[in-house]
Amino acid sequence: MSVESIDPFGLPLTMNHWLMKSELDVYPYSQLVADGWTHWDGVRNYQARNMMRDAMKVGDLVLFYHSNTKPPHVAGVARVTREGYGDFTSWDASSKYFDEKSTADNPRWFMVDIEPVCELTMVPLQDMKDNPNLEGMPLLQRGQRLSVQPVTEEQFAEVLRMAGVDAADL
DNA sequence: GCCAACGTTGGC
DNA sequence: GCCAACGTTGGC
Repeated sequence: MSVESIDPFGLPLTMNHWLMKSELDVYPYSQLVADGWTHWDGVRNYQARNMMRDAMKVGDLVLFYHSNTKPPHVAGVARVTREGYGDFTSWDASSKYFDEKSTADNPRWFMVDIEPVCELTMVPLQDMKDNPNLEGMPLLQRGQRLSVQPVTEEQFAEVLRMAGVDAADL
């Protein structure tokens, strides 16, 4: 989930890896590529919010997962380009994500910005379940529904390996 | 379409 | 603070 590395100035950096779910027919990876970047609005779950607000950092890498499709699968890699900030759809009365308790001054909900890094050959959910190297990955836990999840660096690299990509080449 | 697994809501 | 009812997620 978190690996220490050293930046060119000798300071310790923390690099995190994540998985974000998107329904294929709502916002596919190809749309992220077409848009160039997007804000990840509409998350209304406190655990997911806390990760976006507190833990996701610029440069963090994200597995982009397509849910509600057959088969469900990881479709690409994205990168965080802006850290947690108030989700403006939460104080937009015309938005379906409107929450009267959230304001620009005191947001209840947060989002991050992401950009595409590389599309992957589809990595199906079942293949990940069948891979013993991914044991313990949150996505594979029974009943796990969080739309934003942490992933260890090892799990991240393994999923890329399954798609024929070396994480070190990103 | 089914249903398990949760999270949220609201009465008490 | 408990817990039943309800809504949502998301694989199957």
